[in-house]
Amino acid sequence: MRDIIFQQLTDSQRKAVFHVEGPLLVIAGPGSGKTRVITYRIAALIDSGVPPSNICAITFTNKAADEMRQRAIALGASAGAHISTFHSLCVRILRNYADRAGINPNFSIYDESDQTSSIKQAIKDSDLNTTDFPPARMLEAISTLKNKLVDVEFFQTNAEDFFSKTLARIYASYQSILNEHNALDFDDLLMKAAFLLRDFPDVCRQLGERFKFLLIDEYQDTNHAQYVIAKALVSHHNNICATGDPDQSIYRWRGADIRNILDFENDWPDAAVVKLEENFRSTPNILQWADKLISFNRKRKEKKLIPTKQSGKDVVVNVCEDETKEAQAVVYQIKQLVEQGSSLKDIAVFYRVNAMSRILEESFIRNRTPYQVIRGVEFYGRKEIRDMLAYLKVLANPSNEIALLRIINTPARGIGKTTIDKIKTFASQNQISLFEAIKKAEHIESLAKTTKDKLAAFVKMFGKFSKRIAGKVAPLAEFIFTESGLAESLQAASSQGQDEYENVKELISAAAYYDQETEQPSLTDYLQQISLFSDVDGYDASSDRVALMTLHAAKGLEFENVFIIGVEDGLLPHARSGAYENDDDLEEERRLFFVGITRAKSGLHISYAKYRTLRGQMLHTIPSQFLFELGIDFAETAAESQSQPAETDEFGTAIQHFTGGQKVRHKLFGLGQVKEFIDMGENSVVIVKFNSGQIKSLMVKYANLKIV
DNA sequence: CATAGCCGCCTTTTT
DNA sequence: GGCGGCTATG
Repeated sequence: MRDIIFQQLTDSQRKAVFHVEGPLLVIAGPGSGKTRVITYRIAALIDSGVPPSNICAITFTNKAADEMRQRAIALGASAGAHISTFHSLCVRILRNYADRAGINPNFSIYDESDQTSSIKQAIKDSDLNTTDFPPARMLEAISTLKNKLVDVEFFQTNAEDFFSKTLARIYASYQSILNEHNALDFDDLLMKAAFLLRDFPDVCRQLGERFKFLLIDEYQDTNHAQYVIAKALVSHHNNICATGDPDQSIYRWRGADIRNILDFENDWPDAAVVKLEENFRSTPNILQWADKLISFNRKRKEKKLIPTKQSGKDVVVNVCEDETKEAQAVVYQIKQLVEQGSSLKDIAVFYRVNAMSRILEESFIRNRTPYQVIRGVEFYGRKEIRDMLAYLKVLANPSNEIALLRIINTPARGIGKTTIDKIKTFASQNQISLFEAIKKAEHIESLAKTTKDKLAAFVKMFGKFSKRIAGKVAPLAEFIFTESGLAESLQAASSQGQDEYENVKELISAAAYYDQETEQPSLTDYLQQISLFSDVDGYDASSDRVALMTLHAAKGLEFENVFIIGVEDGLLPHARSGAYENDDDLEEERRLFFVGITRAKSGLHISYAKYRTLRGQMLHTIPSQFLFELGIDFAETAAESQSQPAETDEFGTAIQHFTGGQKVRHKLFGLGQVKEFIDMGENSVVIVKFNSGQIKSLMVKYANLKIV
């Protein structure tokens, strides 16, 4: 049976599946059946006698891991292979070897908002202010250091200039806060695991023996820490299989280092390399666009996109008046697709930034078109969910101060700021955790008797919780929800409170699902798992709704019809991406667009708005330079977009001519000098070097340049 | 101590 | 336009 499936593979796919021993690099273009190859490879390994438990496959998201697990099981490859993300794997390793890693196995995983409050505290503790040292920037800098495996000690001893020395102080203080809280951030998970493997050869050997075959998907998006972990894990056998596509590397900002995949053959000189260039997903029409776009990237390995599908529909480019009209146009076209027999679940809309989903949602709601937004932290980011989880977090790890502060007076139980300040002082005076201090509240002189009673009640409540800490999570959560008064406070609130109440109930059902699916459910494990969950992981592909997501979230997915909106200068490439300062970032933005385009199987709709509201201001936009690269004829597309009749004033007026050297002013970019004027009648383009240093190609009819 | 209301800040992408 | 933090008031 499985042989029959294997026979359906192409020659190169088969090569990748059956090359079992030693290092293997699979360079796979979009839609080349890469995931399929990895899954079959797992099956082939098991067929050749490898016990499933000796296989470790690493995916980019938890969702991808789930899918791969299911596919492997469907193939008859028995469950038992370890399939997860790098982060999940590290959590497991760190928990198993907690004593060696020098951490407490009940550690909390700090998310972005936990990190933000910790860094703010760290900046304060270092006698600095958050204006000169913006928390987000500091976190980013620390994250970069951790991804490069630079720990506090190393950075401190090597910091030379003023900024580095200051950053070193903040870094040190931030780490000690996390330490006191028994917490790790996302980057710590990788860094600590990498150090564990580096510093303890016996642990490294044990894990190498446990995982005799390592498969890593989306290798182009691994960072240095992940690279070091991978290298250590296979150091005793070199059975590594990496798959990826340099053209789809879109996480540079998160530390992803494209050199990892480009240098694979240097790292493992005896590596076999298989290229998968056939595309089974998209029509040639779409692939032509993708190919043309990506060919503008100079730092890349040439790779073909060989279509296997029949020619299909033309790619549609829509020019809209503003973002509202653009959203309407999307829904309108979706309705047409549905009339032609498409189903909503086969349609997706991509955009560059999450904020762009709102206007779309309004349009979908008005038109009664079902949709789902896939957003970074949607569900777990809600206040009531965070409150509920904070109770569980404190229970699992009483040192988790951020969670404790969140719930100590939620719902209101008369423990206010003054009280908390007094407890904090007491805690630091006695070198104990906040929770310990609360337990000893009776010894705090300055507290009133009534306040002490309230604190004692709080401690007693947690005493009740801890009796039920072992075993399944859902019953415990249910118990806490009612006993803490959280349920009551939500029900007592307005109708909005009802929604919130239902959300917590949903969380509890999700926990019940966890209890059911997990062999040995435990509170610690549950909390650590969901900390690594994002909304993409929750994406429900089976419900018949249009999927709305960022271009980043679209990675690894495919849809019959794809809409990419807001393809404008400043949005794609994004103004804050660095694309206007350096080519590397520009190329990454181009790859991001490439990823979006190559998600489409048969229908691709690209649009931009001539005007867009930014921070409350309606601004004139410029089409993305990527559209110019694709050679789009804007006059034609404008005429084709019937939903928005063309404005006469734009087409009626004569196109202004420019000559090199002229000084001009642009609404957005300010003053600049004309470098070149390309006369194409109505579609004339003027290339301007602005005083900011940016060089732009602008459509004369849209740019509204003033000669000064 | 709780709450409401206001001000000023930022606003790319995410495991 | 949205959110966190601060202040004034009950």
